[in-house]
Amino acid sequence: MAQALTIGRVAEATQCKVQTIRYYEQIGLLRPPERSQGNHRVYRKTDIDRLLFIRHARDMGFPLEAVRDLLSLADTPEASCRAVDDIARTQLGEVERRIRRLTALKGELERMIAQCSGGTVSDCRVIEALGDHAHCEGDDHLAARAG
Amino acid sequence: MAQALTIGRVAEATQCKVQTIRYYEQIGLLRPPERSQGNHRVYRKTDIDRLLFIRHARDMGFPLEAVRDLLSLADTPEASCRAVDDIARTQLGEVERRIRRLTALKGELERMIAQCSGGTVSDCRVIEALGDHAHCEGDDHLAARAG
DNA sequence: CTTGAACCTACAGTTACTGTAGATAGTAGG
DNA sequence: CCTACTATCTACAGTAACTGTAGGTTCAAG
Repeated sequence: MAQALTIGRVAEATQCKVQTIRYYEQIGLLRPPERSQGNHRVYRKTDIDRLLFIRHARDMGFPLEAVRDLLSLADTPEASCRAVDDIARTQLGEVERRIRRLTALKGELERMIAQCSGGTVSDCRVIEALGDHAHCEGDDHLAARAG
Repeated sequence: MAQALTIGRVAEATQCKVQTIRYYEQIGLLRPPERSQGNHRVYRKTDIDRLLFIRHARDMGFPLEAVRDLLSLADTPEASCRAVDDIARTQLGEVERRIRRLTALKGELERMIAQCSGGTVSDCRVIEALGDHAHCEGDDHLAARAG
């Protein structure tokens, strides 16, 4: 890799959009890089490494605030690993919660589709199911509404 | 159920926030209800049924645009059920995609957590894994980045 | 009547990007 | 050098689906 890259080249190298890179700088996840005489951003390897860390954490589903915390911890090698562990466990719990929710939804959708008569809307089991409040109120999915 | 309800009572009855009800009216999913002399919204059973349909569809994960389409179809009983079926199948596909993505993430998080040494950040496998680009580039999860 | 709750509209915030407009900088080819 | 095109800049707004807040009006109970 070359010693210094413009933002577009960094975007290519990291598969992260130019606008997103600027966004991360704006919200403080990335430090402002050096600038050329023409005011173009000039990224060094450490900048790019940091961006890749961010992207990797985002890909793992960590919300930006958690990424911020992880970066802070990564910048503090003598800090306890416990905080990192906590963040990761919180995220794992969230992922498991989402999987459960989606799996239940999958089952419902499959049932609705299997019952679809292929005729007209007036006979439609999907529409009927969506409009069926007795069923709806008997389920716990309303009460368990997720974000 | 009483013949007519104010928005707050509808919100209670449907577990849908007042602001969200107003939002749905603003974006055209709900029709503007009658108004009292004091300009308060007055909801009838048909209004509430429509809101419950919307909530149910949202709970199933249908995006608002799809909910709009489903409502339109529900208002057209002689229309073909095929369109409804298509919407539901699209949503099912999306749910399956998300489950697959989350399940892969779960596995990764579990591996990272299992390797956490419980010492300091400098020995931390979570931080190391997030900063590990050789590993990162060898995986397909970067390429398969979801929204 | 008073007081507090419910309701109203208008506008902005949330999360994580993403796009657009108008202007400047950089580069390659003639 | 000139031209043309691409890349980059900042500022601001849009996206999806809500959600909150402010300031004002209406309603209901004591």
